[in-house]
Amino acid sequence: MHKKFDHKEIEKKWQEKWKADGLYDLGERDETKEKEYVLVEWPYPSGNLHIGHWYAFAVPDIYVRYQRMQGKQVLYPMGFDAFGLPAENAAIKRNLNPREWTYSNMEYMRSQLDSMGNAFSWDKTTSSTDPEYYKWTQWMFAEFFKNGIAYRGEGIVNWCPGCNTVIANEQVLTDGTCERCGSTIEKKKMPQWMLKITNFADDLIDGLDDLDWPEHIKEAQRNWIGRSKGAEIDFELSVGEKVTVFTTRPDTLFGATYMVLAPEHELVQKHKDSITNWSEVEAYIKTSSQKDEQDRLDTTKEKTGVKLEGITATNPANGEEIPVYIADYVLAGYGTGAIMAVPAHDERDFEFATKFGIDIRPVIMPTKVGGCVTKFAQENKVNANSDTELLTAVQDIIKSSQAAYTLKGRLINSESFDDLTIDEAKGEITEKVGGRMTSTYRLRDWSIGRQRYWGVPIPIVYSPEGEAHPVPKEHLPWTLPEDVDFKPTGEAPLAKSAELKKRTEEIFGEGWTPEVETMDTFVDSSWYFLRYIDNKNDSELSSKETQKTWMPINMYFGGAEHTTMHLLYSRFWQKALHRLGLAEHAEPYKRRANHGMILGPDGNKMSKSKGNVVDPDEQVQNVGADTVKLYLSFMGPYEDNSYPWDPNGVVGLRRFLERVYGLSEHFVDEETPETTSLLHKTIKKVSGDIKEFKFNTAISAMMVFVNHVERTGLSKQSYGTFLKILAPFAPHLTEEIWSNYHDTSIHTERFPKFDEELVKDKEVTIGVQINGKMRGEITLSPEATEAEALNLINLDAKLTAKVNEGGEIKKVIYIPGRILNLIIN
RNA sequence: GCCCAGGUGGUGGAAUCGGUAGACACGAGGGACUUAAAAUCCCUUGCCUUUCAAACGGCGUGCGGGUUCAAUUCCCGCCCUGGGCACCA
Repeated sequence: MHKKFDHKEIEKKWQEKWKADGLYDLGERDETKEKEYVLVEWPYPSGNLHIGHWYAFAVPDIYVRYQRMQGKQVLYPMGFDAFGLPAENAAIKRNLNPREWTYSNMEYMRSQLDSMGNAFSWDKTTSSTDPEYYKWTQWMFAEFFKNGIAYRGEGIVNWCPGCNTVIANEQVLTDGTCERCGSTIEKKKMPQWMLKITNFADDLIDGLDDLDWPEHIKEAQRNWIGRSKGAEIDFELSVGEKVTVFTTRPDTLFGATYMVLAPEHELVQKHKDSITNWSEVEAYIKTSSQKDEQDRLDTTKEKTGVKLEGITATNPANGEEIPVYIADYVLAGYGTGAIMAVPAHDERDFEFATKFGIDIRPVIMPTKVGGCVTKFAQENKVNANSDTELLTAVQDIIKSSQAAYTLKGRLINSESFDDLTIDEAKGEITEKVGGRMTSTYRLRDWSIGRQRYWGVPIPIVYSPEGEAHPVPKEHLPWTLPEDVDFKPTGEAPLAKSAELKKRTEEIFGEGWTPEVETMDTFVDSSWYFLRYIDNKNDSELSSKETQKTWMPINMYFGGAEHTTMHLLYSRFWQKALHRLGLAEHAEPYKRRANHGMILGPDGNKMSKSKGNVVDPDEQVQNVGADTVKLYLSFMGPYEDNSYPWDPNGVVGLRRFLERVYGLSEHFVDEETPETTSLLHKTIKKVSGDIKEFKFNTAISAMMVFVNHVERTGLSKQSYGTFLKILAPFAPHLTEEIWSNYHDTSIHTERFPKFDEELVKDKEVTIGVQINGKMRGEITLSPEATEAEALNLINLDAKLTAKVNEGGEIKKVIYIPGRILNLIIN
């Protein structure tokens, strides 16, 4: 029987009570309890809570409440990542100050967050825009600067020649033009503040080994860092200059028949007087600057390039003179921005050499039939009757330069190195030509300077001689000036602040000037978890003692879109702090789960233009916070997948809660043993599923229990136990029912334990197969013997008939408690 | 293009140390209650053939192969969808 309840009244009542009692505030450390730090990615205060926020914060709250009910002291903090571009855009549009817009958004969102009824530790909140927060962001930057982790370098940016300014990727349209003025965007090298994340590349790879993260996230990070081992080798140019190339295949050096520089390589501009076809070269450089990297690396697109007439290089292995090209498949930012090209053994070089008619010289040859030869033969559609024939056919293809051979073999055409394996040759050839074995990474240093207003000012001032100095600690926070017109003009907004200029001169002296760039907001979110734990500390960013207590984070929930950027940046930040002795731990997050997103009812990403946006406030008004939370948890497993919102689906969960509410009408003095057993099975299933974030099957198990007891009845005591396992999922309603029988909060109760004996099945029904096809079923003890099982077949007329039809039983496969398969004939 | 993930009824999903595919929920159909509707309760519901109905049988987890007594699950080759690709956060 359903029993209606007034969710508005119930939810309001308990939210107020919990707040008044400070039920979820963390308070002082309680040493008698184990600590648990559960973190969710802090939101950007866009002004309105999205259903995605509910998914991100209300569903992990189940896990949080479960941990509390295990008797742990749980920290579940919430704050705001409040700097960023949208505030500036909104401010320009509405003619407001970004600060007003941001702070009113935060206030409104706080009230919306309260409506979730989550167990947030609000006494530990912080915001990236709080001067007491960014004071420490600046202080760490200054420390990084002093220790060489932050430096002034060259970064590649989107330059809009129309607006005369740097623009964000987001503002570049798909056709490569500026969303504001329509000009074609160019890639441009500019001086930038950078962080030396590449110095930590090996640590970032190695650190993954000890983390309890899903393997696919680790794999994505490893690939993002992209370590390749190889060698740097110097080539002499005819203009009297050395070029260093990076190669993973120094063993193929004798086959290098040309070299390629990235169009942006500094030596191209430097020696333009020696290049006789300069106008052609210059035009090519311009075209490349308008392509994005994905285009340049697209292996399906035809390779382009231009020969540098008038310049040649010398192959250091054999002294041969080889041509030099520029081509945009070589990137300035990767390796050394220059490659030696070995068309016989590299797909891209092969394609390029074929197009430009450059020599292709094989230097690696397979000598016996194995995986490599077979694979190459398959790819090149070689058929042969014997191994010898196959090998000869493959060798002929390589000798006649019909395809690039990128696999294993032994060296040929390489003078004294002939006959070495490629692994032996790598070191020996590198040594002979004076090269160095090294690693290079796909990962690039992190460019953090932004020509924007609404961010953390980079705490650097320049002496009259132009030397950069960090702003000393006593002048932090180095506040964001207010007297700034932040409308885009092409100049960094802070450059227009008279106050900032005056402040700098007053403190440092005449002629001193301030840095006018602000920081990338990824910086703000790289350390917020350290501030939460010690959010009122005014002498340190986060004390070592507090870190010892609360770090590392036990569980970090967040979006899949953060896998390679935020998650890697913050790991880097932690490692940098650790190296400087400011962080206790080398890794911030012990365990991680990625969640997907909630799509519109039409299966598309929610967006205003598609009109498929689900408003959580409206849903909460209609069915209540508990129902919305339950529905979001019921849609599917929490990790990885995205789900469309089904407006009908939500009512099923509301019905479930009403049935739970009405269960008191089914009380019996003595419940059946089956009911008790089912309750214990449910406890087991729910606790196991919560730990693995399978909230959907946990809820389904509770539904099965409710369906059962509506028929059989249950004891008052079992009802209480059931309410406790439901409490993390539906905190308001369970508290309401609980309060009818108790004076204390259900949320201070311990999560029920199950009795192993009561969970065991005495009988199971298993399938019976004949020749692997399902033909019936038998019910027996999970410990029954094969003879007992076969006896049951004899007692079953239908199955016996089927068996006799086939003749003699040849083989019996019996897995107790699982399957019986009879093989006949 | 590259990296990561996913593809199961009308829908969301369940079942993976290989062992009865479709738990649970939505929707749909039928019935009860009602003057009526809503709400609630009961029954049916993967598809196909046959049938008054069922039984029996066949097919079925994106596509094509393979391994196995047995494959949604393992292996190989494809197709499609989603996320990320460094200045959105």
